[in-house]
Amino acid sequence: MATIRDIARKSGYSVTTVSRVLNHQKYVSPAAKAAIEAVIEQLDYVPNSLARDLSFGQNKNIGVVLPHNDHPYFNQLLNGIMDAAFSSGYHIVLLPSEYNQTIELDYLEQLKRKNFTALIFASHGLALSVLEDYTRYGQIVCCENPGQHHISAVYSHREPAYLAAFNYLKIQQVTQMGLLLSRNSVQSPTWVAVTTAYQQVFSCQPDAKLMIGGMRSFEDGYHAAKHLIAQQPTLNCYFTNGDDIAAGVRQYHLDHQLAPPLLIGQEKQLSSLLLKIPTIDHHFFTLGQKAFAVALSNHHQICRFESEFILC
Amino acid sequence: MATIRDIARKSGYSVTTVSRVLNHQKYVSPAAKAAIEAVIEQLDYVPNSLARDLSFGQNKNIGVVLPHNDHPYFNQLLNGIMDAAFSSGYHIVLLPSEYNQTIELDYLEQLKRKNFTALIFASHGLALSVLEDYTRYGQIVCCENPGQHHISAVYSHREPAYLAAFNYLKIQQVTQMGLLLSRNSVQSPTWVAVTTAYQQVFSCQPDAKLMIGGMRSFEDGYHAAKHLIAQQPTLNCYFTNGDDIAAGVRQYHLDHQLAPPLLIGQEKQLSSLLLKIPTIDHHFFTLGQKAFAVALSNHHQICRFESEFILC
DNA sequence: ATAATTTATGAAACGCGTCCCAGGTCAAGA
DNA sequence: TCTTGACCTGGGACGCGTTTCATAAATTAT
Repeated sequence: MATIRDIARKSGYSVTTVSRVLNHQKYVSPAAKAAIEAVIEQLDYVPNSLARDLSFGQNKNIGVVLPHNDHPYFNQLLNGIMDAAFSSGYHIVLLPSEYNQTIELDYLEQLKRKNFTALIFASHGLALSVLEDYTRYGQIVCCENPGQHHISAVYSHREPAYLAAFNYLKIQQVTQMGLLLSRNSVQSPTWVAVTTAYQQVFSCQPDAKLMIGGMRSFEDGYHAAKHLIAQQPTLNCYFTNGDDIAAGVRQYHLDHQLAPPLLIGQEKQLSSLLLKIPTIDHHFFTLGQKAFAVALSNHHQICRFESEFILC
Repeated sequence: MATIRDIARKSGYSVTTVSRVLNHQKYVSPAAKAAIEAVIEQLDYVPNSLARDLSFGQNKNIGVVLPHNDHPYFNQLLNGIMDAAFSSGYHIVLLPSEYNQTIELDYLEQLKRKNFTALIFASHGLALSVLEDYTRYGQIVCCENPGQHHISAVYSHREPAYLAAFNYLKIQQVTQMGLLLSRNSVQSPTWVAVTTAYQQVFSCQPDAKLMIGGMRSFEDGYHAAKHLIAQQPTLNCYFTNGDDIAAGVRQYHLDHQLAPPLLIGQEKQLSSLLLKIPTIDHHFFTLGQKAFAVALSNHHQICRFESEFILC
């Protein structure tokens, strides 16, 4: 494997001049350029990225920390990020965390080791204050409201859409509903936003017995409906954290000759289109695009998008 | 940012000894180890990955070349790869290509530049002979039958499942069907496998007028049905390259009061479950896991999986 | 007691580009 | 004629771990 010094020796020019040719810099005579390029061609030389990265002090990798990849939220976000990264010269590195704090912390340590130029945090197992600590080692973009923390952020403003959805249900005379959310933690931003909106519309706390976390898939929705119906046979309305979850609920009702339930989905997936389930679009693709742009910029910025309630 | 030399100076030991401590090597006295670790702690030192990679001659990144990420094929494959890569110490780098040969070639060049340790090719815009040329720069795993080419491969054997699906349709007295495939090229492996199986079952070539390529989504299926029905109003059977595409076809029939069509989907997605569409499972998750394992091993190997026709 | 190992430790080279700075040429402006 | 400045080229330090090789002390084997 030829090195830049081989090219220099064989062409009769110095390493510096070869480097100038490689980087298309000024101050190289046409003769030198031609001679050097000929040798490069002849020796089939390409510069070593590892050496270049060390010299430059950083590589061109942007890490994306996300719990997993089988949820439309992450998928759409990732597609947006990839779209923005395409032909930027930067690479997207997938960093699954399963919400495991130790693993997420390890990714932050890798930022410190210069394994990445920047990190996009779509997961949030860690406290924001921890992320904040690591911003000195590289740009960190989180995908939720950073509050008082000095972290760049790109996130969707969910509350108005949640209010619109609950108001829609209120008009339908709904008195009780299942809440099928994805995160398990009561402190998670989603959980807080949902219960706050619920309280605002219905003037009371949602029934804790009808709230279930950890929902992700069609199957999860199906089982959740089964579980809830067992203890509340008249239940006929569900607010869910994803269209597929809602589809699962509907399927359970269908399979057991129950009246079609009133559903609210999220993510604007195919299933909401197929089954005419009202949904909430959080514009994750656009969010991902923006997240990448912020990751590359090296100043602090916060960008909020508005979620949208869609009554198809 | 402290370097290993800072640690050496401050601890009174040599760079070599510090390196030994960092890499948990033998031949370090307990005293030296303790002293050095104390200084490392004190200066908040972590080794620089870029320097380490240069010294080692390679990094720990595995590139995954795929056309895009919004198709279940790639999604499931990617999830399998990520699953296998998890806690392996290696990182998965997403390399979208849009089937663009120039871009794919660029990724191969990056392998040469040591930007990746290995590449998994889930896209196939390039000829296999080109991939073969680059295997000398690192392991390359392709996700299709490599034929005579000396390239490691992990792929699904689709023919038997296709035969089963066509036989199923034949028993249903089907005489004409739309073929909605995803690749545009007539030479693509999928296209060849489908037409071969068709011919074997029906003893004739599929009607070229009823074949459409470039199918990917629900919307694509919907529009394809519209297009085909316009020129063949009695058409009532479709073999598709994805459950969502089949779902789109079904929706078109529903919307226009046409008899429910006979459908074959692929990928075992949610829509096939919801709409009871017979599907073909190519076990992409397992495939992805294996692809990663092969990417890490540095000897040539070929691994074939059997696709499965599922009549739900 | 002597030879053969094993253990400890460090100087310096290596991997391979990038870049600062110094030195020299040549033409346009004062 | 003298300055000034753009143009061209190269030596060598730098970024930062890893690793080879040499040296010396401490054990173990013979």
